[in-house]
Amino acid sequence: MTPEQLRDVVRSAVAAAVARGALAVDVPDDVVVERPKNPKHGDYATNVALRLAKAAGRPPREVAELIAGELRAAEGIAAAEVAGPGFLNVVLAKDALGQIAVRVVSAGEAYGRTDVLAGQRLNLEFVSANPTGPVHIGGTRWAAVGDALGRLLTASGADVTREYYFNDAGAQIDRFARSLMAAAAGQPVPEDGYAGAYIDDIAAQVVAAEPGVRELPEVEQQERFRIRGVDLMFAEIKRSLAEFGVVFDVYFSERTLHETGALEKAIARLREQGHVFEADGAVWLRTTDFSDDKDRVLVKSDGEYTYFAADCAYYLDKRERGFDKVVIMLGADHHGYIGRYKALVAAAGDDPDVHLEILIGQLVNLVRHGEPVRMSKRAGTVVLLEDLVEAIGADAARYALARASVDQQIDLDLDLWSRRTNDNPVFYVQYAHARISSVLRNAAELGLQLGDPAAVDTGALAHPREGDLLRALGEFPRALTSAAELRAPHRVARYLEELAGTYHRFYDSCRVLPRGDEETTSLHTARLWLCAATATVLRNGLGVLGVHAPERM
RNA sequence: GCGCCCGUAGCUCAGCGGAUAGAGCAGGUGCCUUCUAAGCACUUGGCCGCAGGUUCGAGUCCUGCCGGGCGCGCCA
Repeated sequence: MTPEQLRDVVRSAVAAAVARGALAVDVPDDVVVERPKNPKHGDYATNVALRLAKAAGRPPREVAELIAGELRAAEGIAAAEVAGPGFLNVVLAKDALGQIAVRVVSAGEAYGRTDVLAGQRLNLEFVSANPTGPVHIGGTRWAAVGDALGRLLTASGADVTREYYFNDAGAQIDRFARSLMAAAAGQPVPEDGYAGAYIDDIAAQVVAAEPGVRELPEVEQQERFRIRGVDLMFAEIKRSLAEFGVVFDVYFSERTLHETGALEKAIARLREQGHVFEADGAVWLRTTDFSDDKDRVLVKSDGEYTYFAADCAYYLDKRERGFDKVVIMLGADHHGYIGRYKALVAAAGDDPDVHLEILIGQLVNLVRHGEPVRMSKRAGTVVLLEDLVEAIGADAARYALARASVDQQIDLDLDLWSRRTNDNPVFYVQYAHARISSVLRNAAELGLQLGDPAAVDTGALAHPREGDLLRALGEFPRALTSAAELRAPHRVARYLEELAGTYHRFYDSCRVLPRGDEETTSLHTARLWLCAATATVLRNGLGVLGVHAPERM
């Protein structure tokens, strides 16, 4: 019996008490069944009586006792005790608990998937680094977290589109194009330009592709360098992201907003809503009407559109494409955007609390040999996605970035994460999977098979460590749904670390395979199911994080 | 000055209002003739930054303060 099934049993017990007139309350549909920290408190505990006591007008313990009576009569429940202020501690029948293993293996890849977010169309925007340079460490955090969140939301039933917005218009791109041009001509980096080996590299590629480009008049030449340069840079970005295991459904170009007249349309719409005004030769959006701390310029006095104007058009475009909710992941250095973004959503007539969600992630610092790695664009010591992957590998990089809460700054210790020892969490988890794979290989060699799921002697799994492992496996779907709802992929990593530890402890005290000439018993087979189930959950969980589950290490 | 994030064991950090606050590392002591010791067991270690408040119950929610990080352009 999984916790979800138990929750239904508890709800039925409350309903039964109500039906026979013992309790006068509405049957709640959000019954909480949790795994108590203290093993003496049974397999599962519920606070349902504490919640209902007030409505029932009776002491919590009395309510709990009523429900306990109903529970004891239910199938699969070995004991139900009232404890503390009115908790209900439930012990499952051994075979009912053991059925979790069978359920997990049968569900396979689908175990953990739910439909809690079914029907939601979400647009998930992350990374969105401009094609003026390679993806740096901050963008890499979002690549890892955003991709994991995308997988998580999908696993919870949401219809997710992963989107990468790139700025291929405006001053930054002009600087990029001028930098390429200067590099091709062997001139120094222009003021506010981009420097670095990649600039020389791309410049050379542009010249190779268009041998006559340097003879063109300056304006035309810059245009050629811009077009080809952006293409090359963006191809490079896509390639490194793909190697990192991150692929987007949509790569959205800002330039297209300019070219299709979407900006004018967006401003017209905002004007219709009465939030646009002119001042000092510029066109403004009155975002202060929606509690932004200052109004924002849409069209500068020189006639150029601001980046914010494109944001408005882009938001409206997403909504027109049918998304219920626009989720944007930004670095902490952009948290100042929240106010104006919410205001634009409100100004467009939408509800910022419903249609918009901005996730802010704190910055990443790297530590090597106990010293912070200083990063400076000017000094060329920016750490890139590729550098990180080269230093610690894609699996460790993704895991390290995804296992921390986004609210927490990360001091990523390169020495720790490149170590192949147990203080490196990703190895701890992966090792558990490799270890199980080895057991399963050995089982196959012995001719030991899982066999008929209906014939598994799940009642044989009576060892405390087996119970611990079964309960941990039963938690997986809830670990995923809560992580999805809280937009917190790091919870999946933490869950996996706990599961891995629980397995290692089980492995240490429960021999799985028969030794030597020992005969195969139903306990061996039941434990083999438990191993297969654990491997399934580790694979599914690591899959959510985009990290490999190796069969050998 | 205003806004956002953080403050939990020596270190790095978990902790969706629940019972005696956890993990890994670091320190100490043990466990491999048979399934991966990249593992396991035991052990040391806490004013959950401080002060109030909300309630059956606060590390968790609210207010104020202290300390650290980041941000407050007709830049992108």
